[in-house]
Amino acid sequence: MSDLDRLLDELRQRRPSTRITTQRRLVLEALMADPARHHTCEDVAAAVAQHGVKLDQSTVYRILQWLKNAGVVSQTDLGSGSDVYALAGHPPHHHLVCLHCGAIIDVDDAIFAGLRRTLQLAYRFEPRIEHFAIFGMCQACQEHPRTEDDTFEDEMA
Amino acid sequence: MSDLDRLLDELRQRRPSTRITTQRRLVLEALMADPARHHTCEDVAAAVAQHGVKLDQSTVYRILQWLKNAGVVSQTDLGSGSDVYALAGHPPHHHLVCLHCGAIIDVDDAIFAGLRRTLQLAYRFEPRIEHFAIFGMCQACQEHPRTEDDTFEDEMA
DNA sequence: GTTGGTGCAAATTTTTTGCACTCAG
DNA sequence: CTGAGTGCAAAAAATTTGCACCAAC
Repeated sequence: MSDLDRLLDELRQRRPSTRITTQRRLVLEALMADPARHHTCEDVAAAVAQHGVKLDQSTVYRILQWLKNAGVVSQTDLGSGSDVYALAGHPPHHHLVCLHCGAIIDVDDAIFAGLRRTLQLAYRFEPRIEHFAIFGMCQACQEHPRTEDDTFEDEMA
Repeated sequence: MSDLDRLLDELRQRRPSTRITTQRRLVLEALMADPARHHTCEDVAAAVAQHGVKLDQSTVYRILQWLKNAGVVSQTDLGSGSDVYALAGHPPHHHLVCLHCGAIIDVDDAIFAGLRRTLQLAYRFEPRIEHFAIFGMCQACQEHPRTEDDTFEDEMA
């Protein structure tokens, strides 16, 4: 039994009324085909289309939402306009996004260990830090300063 | 000289071509009238309107963007649909947002001290953690579990 | 055969943009 | 005066929704 089928099985068991449709299987397949990538809704639709099946965008959104609620994928705003979805990895990974040049730097989940513990102990809050984006300024841009209001986002316009 | 004028003066000095318009003054006034609140763009427009002046939404957006780039206000997505803006406090404050009940819990900036240091030392990245939202599950919702996909956002629909 | 899921098209919502005009410096 | 900033209206972009139909169980 494949990873895909195992996962689908588990999702069924959690909620017996859940139906495993071709569409859901295809979306999961597309995500698992490139587990490390950030997929936009459009990406997923395109990947599935390459298999000869066209899914409606709304269907993709609905499936991604379902997977997110089930904890299978994470949804993150990296400042690119559309949210990105990624298979919830173990351990999770996160990103630093430079507000000036737009660089995206990968960071290890370990940096959140302390924060997670603090929130659990001091606030009894169970954070869902599965795929975070922290905005700021990267080393290169700190060394080549530009004006404060000359930001990455401004340039994209 | 008022706080408002002092701030406007500083903004002028940083970039001499900056013009201090009535609109900019009014927006800042509205923000400073309630420094602890989260203001949506709409809120700001409404507050200004109470002073008898009607600003276009696009103007408000442009001014808030300007203030954000200048580091005067922070922009945060608390999951409510529209972004909220707040005067950048010293020290900043942050929020825990419960994915189930929507509760918003205030947290002290101290919880980010370790993370900030790690990013600066290990990644030479200067994070802009001025007004963060961390999503997860609050204590009450942990104790009264509901199904996984029965989330706050679903209910808002 | 139920009813959960999908496709389609239209709506919604928030934010952005082009352009002529105005006013701060 | 001169260009930064504004108002207006229209566009843009991403996501959501209503509803008729389809297919998983």
